[in-house]
Formats: sequence, structure tokens, C-alpha cells
Amino acid sequence: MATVSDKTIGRLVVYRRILNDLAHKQVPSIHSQDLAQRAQVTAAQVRRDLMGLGCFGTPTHGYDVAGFLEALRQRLDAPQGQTAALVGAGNLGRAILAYFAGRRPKLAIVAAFDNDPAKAGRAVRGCPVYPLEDLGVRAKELKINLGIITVPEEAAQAVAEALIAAGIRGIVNFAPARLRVPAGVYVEDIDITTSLEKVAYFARRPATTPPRSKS
Amino acid sequence: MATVSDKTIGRLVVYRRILNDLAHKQVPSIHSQDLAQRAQVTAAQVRRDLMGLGCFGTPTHGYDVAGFLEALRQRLDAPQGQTAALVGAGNLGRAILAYFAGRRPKLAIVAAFDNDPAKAGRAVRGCPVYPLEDLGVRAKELKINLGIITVPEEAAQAVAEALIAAGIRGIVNFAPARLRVPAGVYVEDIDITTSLEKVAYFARRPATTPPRSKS
DNA sequence: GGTTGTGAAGATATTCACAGCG
DNA sequence: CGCTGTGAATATCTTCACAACC
Repeated sequence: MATVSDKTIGRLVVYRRILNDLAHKQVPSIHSQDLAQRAQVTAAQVRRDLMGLGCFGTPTHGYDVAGFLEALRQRLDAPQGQTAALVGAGNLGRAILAYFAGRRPKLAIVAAFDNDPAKAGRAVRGCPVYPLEDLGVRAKELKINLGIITVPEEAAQAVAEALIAAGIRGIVNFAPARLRVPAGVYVEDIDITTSLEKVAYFARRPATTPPRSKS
Repeated sequence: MATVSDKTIGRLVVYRRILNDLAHKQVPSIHSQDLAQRAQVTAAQVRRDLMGLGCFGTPTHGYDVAGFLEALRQRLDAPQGQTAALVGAGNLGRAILAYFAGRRPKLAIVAAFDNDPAKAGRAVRGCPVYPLEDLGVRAKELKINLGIITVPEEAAQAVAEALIAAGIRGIVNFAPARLRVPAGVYVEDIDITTSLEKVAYFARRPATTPPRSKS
């Protein structure tokens, strides 16, 4: 199984979303050119990304949508599914819970945690909210492998450590802080403020054409 | 004024946050090594990034925090400030409004828009919510230069076009769709679902050590 | 004819390593 | 000495271009 880079995985996920949509519309096959346009990359990029999945795709007819999706599933999904815990049931946390609710069966947010006792005990969008102290116990009990951090900056590092102690290997971090984690734990930072500042900077420079960002 | 890449700008913004924090703590100066550790990049990377700002920084003493911050301000901030409009006052939109409320004087979200008449007329976190139809008029009236899209996927493209028609040159897009925009408009996609899928993928591969992501 | 799969070339981005300075 | 600034080397990512194939 070929090794695939961070960026390539991001694009594969985008391809999958597009293909799912096409499958819905009963489109049987697609060309690299067409997919490239929808994903806003070059056709060569699409074909190169597909190399890592092993080949299929016949000249003149393009790629079979169903087969393509199956290959993506095999590569991207854990066979037994994966579950995530969200820490910080504030505005952003609730927005994310609402967004994910019931979308992906193989990748669900199954528990939320918050240090505010008033929030614990309730459920947000079908997701139970527990007191923060229970994180370790619940995470092990529910076999959670992923964490989403939506707490304020000051609390982020401690929460990350608690998640890691509970056996989590991957974190999506929305706090504007760089987490210090041991090797083997994968962190994806989503820094909303930084993104807006970047956009503000480039929006101001009319002449240059900087490359389009990655999510 | 040297041209600076997308990625470099992202790191400069991170450096600024760290330096602001240090300035608060009265730290007078910092070495590239120390800053690198806090920002989780290499010291060489820090020094390279600083080349685009013009030089300062004295051997053996490092960089003067105040001077460094001033240089970052000159590079990153628009002298007259910039303002953003947020479209889509749902869960995520409100979370972002709450997050930004009163944080950065030079970069404020000054108006929100929503197509739900029930939401229009009120204010969220001090930010007035207008009906979507008013976008063009208000954006020009308030001289808004940036847009934040937090509407569902189906509406995202139309909203982007309305923003661009209103003169906006930079967009932060939270909808899981690739926007088609004319050249000269800078788009930063923040795709929460994709991020979680990426993390899920890498969290599962114990052997490899993929690079840490960018926001 | 038209499209895929891929080696090779080309861009970009990052790191090395060391001269120069305080 | 220790640290900065930077040319050169390296690594990574993207595109080109073309043979193979339907």
C-alpha cells in the first residue's frame, strides 16, 4: 500500500465528496479532466493522486464512479469505523455537533465534554455532554480514537494531554495555540483567526495571484 | 517590498500571536530558536520567513520584540483597517461572531446577513444581522472588503457571487464546496469535515510520521 | 481520437551550513 | 563564543509530455 502524503489525502477526501454527489445523480463514470475542474485542481494532479490508490480507469471512458468510490472507501475509512469526542460545548462546539449530526456513519462524534456543570448531563444534537473529568473513563469505555478541541486557548494544551492520555491518536484543534504532542499523534490545526488575517492580507494585494489555499 | 508566499504569511500571523503574548509578559527580545519552538517550526524557517520583512535582529541578542511586532504590523495590517461581512447566521456563524467580537480593532466583522427573516433585525454579539437581500447595498455602504461564508453548501456559490458583486476581494469559506471565483479574489477554504477525515486517516497509521498540518 | 498512467522536468518549500557580526 | 542572514543543497509537490491503450 503506497504511502500517501498529507495533501494528497486532503484531495482524496474532496474527490470522494464530488463522487458521492455524482453517484447520487446516477453518473456512471467521470474523466480526470472533469473531476479536476470540479475539485479545482489540474487533471494531471488528479491522475497523480489516483496512482496511490492503484489503477483502474480506462482510456476514453474515464473512471467508473462506483469503483472509484469503493477504492476511496478502502483507503480512507477504517473498516470498523472511528469515533470522535468533542471537548468544549461552547458556540463553536455546538455548531460542529450540529454539522456532523448523523452525517457520516463511519465517523461520528459520540460524546462531548465540558467543564461547565450546567452543560453536563444534557445532550446537544443527540450527542451526550459529560463533565470534563469523565473524559478519560468515557473515552476508554466508548473506544474513542479522535478528539476535537473547541475550548479556549488557555485550556487547549491540558485538554490535548487528557485526550492523549485517554488513548487518542488524532486531534482537530480549533484553539489558536500550537499543541505540544508526542510523536505519533496527528494534529490538524484549524485557526479561524489566522485564516481571516491571511485572507485580509491577500485581498489587499491586487497584482499578485497567490495560490488557492488548502482547507 | 518582497513578495511573500501564502504559507509564509500564515506563519507570520502565528509569530505575531506569540510575540503579542511575549510583549504582554514584558519579554524584551527573543531568539529564532525560541520562537521556532513556540511556533513549532525550525529555527531556519523562522529566519527565512523574516527575510521578507527586512532585517533587524542582532546576533547574540536575537530580535527585539517591539520592533518585530511593528514590522509585522506594517506588513500584515491595512493602515486604515479592514472589515468583514459574515453571511449565514446559523450555529457556526454565531460561533464565529462570538469569537471575533471586539478582538481585533483592525479587522472586525461589522455586519451579518441571513435569509431567514426571523434573524434579520436583531444583533448577535453586537453585530447587526440584515436580510440577505441587503448584502449589496450594505456592503458598499459600510465599505466591507472581506466575506465569511457560513451558509449551507447549496447556497455558497450564490453568496460568493453576491459578495464579489459587492466588491469583496477576499473570502473565508466554511461551506464544503469549492467556490468558482474570478481571478483576483482570494478564497481560503476551511473544511471541517475534510479536516476530521484527514485526522481520522492519519490517526490510524502508527508507523508513518506525516508532517503537521497548516491551518 | 481521446484519455489514462507515469517518467522526467519544473516549481516551491524547507533545511543545511557557514560566513560575518556583535 | 553564539546567533543572525543567506547562498547552496535538499526535499517535496506539481506539471509536462508522451507512450500505451481502448
